[in-house]
Amino acid sequence: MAKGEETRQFIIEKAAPIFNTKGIAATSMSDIMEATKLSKGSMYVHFENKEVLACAAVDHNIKMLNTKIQTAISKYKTSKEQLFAYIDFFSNPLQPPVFGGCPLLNFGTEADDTNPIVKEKVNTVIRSGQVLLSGLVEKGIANGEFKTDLKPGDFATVMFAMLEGGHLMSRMSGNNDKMEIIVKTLKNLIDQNSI
Amino acid sequence: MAKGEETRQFIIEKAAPIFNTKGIAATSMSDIMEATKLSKGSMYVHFENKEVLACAAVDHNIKMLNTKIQTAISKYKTSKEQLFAYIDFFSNPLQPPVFGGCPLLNFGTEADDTNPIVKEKVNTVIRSGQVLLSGLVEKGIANGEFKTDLKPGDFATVMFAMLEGGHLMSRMSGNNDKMEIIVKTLKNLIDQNSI
DNA sequence: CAAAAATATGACCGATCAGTCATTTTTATA
DNA sequence: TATAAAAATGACTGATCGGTCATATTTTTG
Repeated sequence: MAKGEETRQFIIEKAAPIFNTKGIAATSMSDIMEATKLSKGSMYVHFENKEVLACAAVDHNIKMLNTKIQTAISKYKTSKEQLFAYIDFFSNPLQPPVFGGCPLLNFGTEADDTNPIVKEKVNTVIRSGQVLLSGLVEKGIANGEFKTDLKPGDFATVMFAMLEGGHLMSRMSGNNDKMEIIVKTLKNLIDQNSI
Repeated sequence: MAKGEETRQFIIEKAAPIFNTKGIAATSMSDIMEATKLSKGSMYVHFENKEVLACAAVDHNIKMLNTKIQTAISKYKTSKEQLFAYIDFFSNPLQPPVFGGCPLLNFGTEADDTNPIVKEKVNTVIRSGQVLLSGLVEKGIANGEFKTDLKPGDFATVMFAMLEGGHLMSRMSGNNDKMEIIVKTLKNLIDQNSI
């Protein structure tokens, strides 16, 4: 990797958790300068402006999340095990897989009325999450793991919504009680639809 | 109402939707000045600083939400009808009851790592929402409307999480498909637990 | 209705913001 | 290793930020 690209990646990695915790609007270039110990001019060698850097940071947070999910899921083979792994992956919002909490929730709510580009990024990732989950259910039905009346698309939506909602609830309360209820309920639901 | 208090309320009402859409950090006092057509000095007659105004705006958004929920629910008497009314109330995130979308989601995610006061406000409202919902389920069980094995606390948590998660999903996609699945699923769940 | 108190105004302040650029330093190349 | 290209620096700019305050206006009160 060329020196320039190395620095660029370095900046993104330092910036990503800051944007994810403070939000895009509340994060200043000075914050990133302090975190990277780089000068302002250097930042603008690698990023045209703050918006470009913020987008790169959003992408990085999302990529981190996706990579870790894939790793967690790929350890298992049956659909049920993989769904359980997915649930477990999100089961502790107070020690989230990505620093600062779920980037979909964080960037999604901030971008909603203000940043269509980031909003579309979040939307795309949600959709791909839906594809992943409904795919797992479909596979499980084809496998004979799940009952045929389990609707893949509906289940994927409900599961995703429950995990995001539970994430918010547990982050706000500062304890994991609500998320544990969500996890238990989701696993029960899967068990009840297993053969 | 004294003139001062009248102006204070006027400012809050104008500021609330702006804070709920742009976020606290991204909203400037100039934004509020423009919306109210008041001078900067006048703002600071009624609010010590931006933080105080932001908190008042958060409170106002939340109060609006609670009042409207109460109105929606109070039209019905049975627990099932009231739960359905609650669900319907949140069923269209694209035309949300409070301008800018759910203030719990908006302010909660922004405040999470940055503003403990607002975070605690959000947490309190979530808790009161849980009390309301689990109370409705308890009443329904006592009434004989619902089966006795429906757990009020668990159901309240799951229902709340699903609605918040569905809210996010529909806001991001720009259409109501996901929320409709959530609504359908929740109502089915209630029907299945009805006697 | 006159005096006092409350409210409204907008110019002004220092701090900080995103972004620029001439210059220096480092890296890549031939 | 000499030269060119890329990268890093930090002082600087203009705009905007939150917040102040002397002054003017409006409202309340006696």
